[in-house]
Amino acid sequence: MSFTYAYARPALAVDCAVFGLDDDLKILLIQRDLEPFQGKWALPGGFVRMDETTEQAARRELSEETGVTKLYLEQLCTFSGINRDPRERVVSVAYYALVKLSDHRVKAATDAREAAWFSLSDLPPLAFDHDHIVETAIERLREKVRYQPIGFELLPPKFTLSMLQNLYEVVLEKELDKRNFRKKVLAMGFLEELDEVEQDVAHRAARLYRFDKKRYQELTKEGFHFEL
Amino acid sequence: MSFTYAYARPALAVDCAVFGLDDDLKILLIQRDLEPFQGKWALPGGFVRMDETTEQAARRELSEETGVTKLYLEQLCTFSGINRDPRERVVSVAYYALVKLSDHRVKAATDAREAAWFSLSDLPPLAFDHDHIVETAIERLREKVRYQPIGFELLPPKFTLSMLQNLYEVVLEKELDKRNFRKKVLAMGFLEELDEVEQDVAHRAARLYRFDKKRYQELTKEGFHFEL
DNA sequence: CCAAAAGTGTTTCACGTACACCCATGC
DNA sequence: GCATGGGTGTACGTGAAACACTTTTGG
Repeated sequence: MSFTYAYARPALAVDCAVFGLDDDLKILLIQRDLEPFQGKWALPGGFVRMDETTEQAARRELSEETGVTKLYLEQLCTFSGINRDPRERVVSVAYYALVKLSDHRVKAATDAREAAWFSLSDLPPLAFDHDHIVETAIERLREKVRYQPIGFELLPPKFTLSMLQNLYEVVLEKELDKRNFRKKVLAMGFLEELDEVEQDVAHRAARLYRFDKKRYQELTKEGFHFEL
Repeated sequence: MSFTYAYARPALAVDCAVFGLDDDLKILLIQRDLEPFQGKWALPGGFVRMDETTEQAARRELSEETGVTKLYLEQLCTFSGINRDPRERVVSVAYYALVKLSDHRVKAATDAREAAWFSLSDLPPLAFDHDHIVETAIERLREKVRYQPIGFELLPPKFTLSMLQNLYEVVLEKELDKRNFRKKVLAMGFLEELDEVEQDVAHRAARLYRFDKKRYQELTKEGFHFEL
């Protein structure tokens, strides 16, 4: 079966920059099993089908290639460089995603295709223009994390304030003052203090908190503006 | 001539939301001369050719359809709804653009195709999902104008502080205090005070200023962060 | 001389920032 | 008892916000 059109069309693909947090910031890559760039690491992605939106395609490819399903997904940018794919013209809609690494540590490693988490500070050379996509995704993450509470998508549902602070320090590449940080995020009023502390630590256990999304949305309606 | 592929491909288009300022915020629309939506107003745009990037396509279509050439152009979002075009599947990369209306007032009106500026508060119903694209573009403009000095793209090269203030009031839909506004923008240090005043006004003429882009870039390198 | 917009300073309050010590726990 | 991170308060300075009158110009 084949498809014929009156004018030439680029192929349409999606690529996903999936971030996870685990001491430092990590990104999910797959090893290509086909030419071009066979054996090289690349962003998970693939071609868009005729019965799905690009976002649906991104979710499907992520699920197929890496087993990652529950995630925060947002469109990043469309890359349309004429020779970005050596085979033929491929335009790619890039997405960036945030996942709770705790949910996905195992899956990614046991999938048929080789998928693995890489520290951003230690990336292998990537296929296609994926270095460029990753760079754009990091920039976007850094901007967005400052004025939208998306950082919580990288943490487990219950977290300590130190984990939260560490997240911002890693993403923003900047040390923060502990007292001021706690004062500020608690004053925002959408962190629910739980009656639990972390387990199995070799020092005083820290209190756990939860991000109260409903409360955040209420506050936003009342004119509150998140910023860190 | 025709083109055949092993898998079906959506057509790839671009659409542009071009903003101009003139008392209130305006957007540039063209009247469609072909089906579907013949006679309806729509965003300027068209199909992407195989030898051009989506940005190049956007600039080409704008030039062809509206005569607008010098502009600030940035990718907005890609719209991939399955039935957004009734003929067949078309994925569209949307751009938003800012122009100095003074440069383009005439051109748009005299072009062969009907092109015209519409107040955002008084838009006709638009073809395709263009209402949705316009909404997204406005949201983006409102966010971006607050932390990037892109507002100057809407003003003539020489402008008064009142014009600048009016711009922000219109875009942010919020009144600003004159003294505080002036104090703040002048303190930023990238407005060059000219030895000129505006002409032909029926009251005291205001001093003209210019946006010193080089100075802005220097300040940015030194860690300065624009915000209004 | 009147209408219309330009231009100009001060006070107040909130928030960001800097900073150091004691506490609880596991080993 | 010691090492490790958890948890807490205050003082200071900067910057945002509120606010009203005089000046200039053209008609």
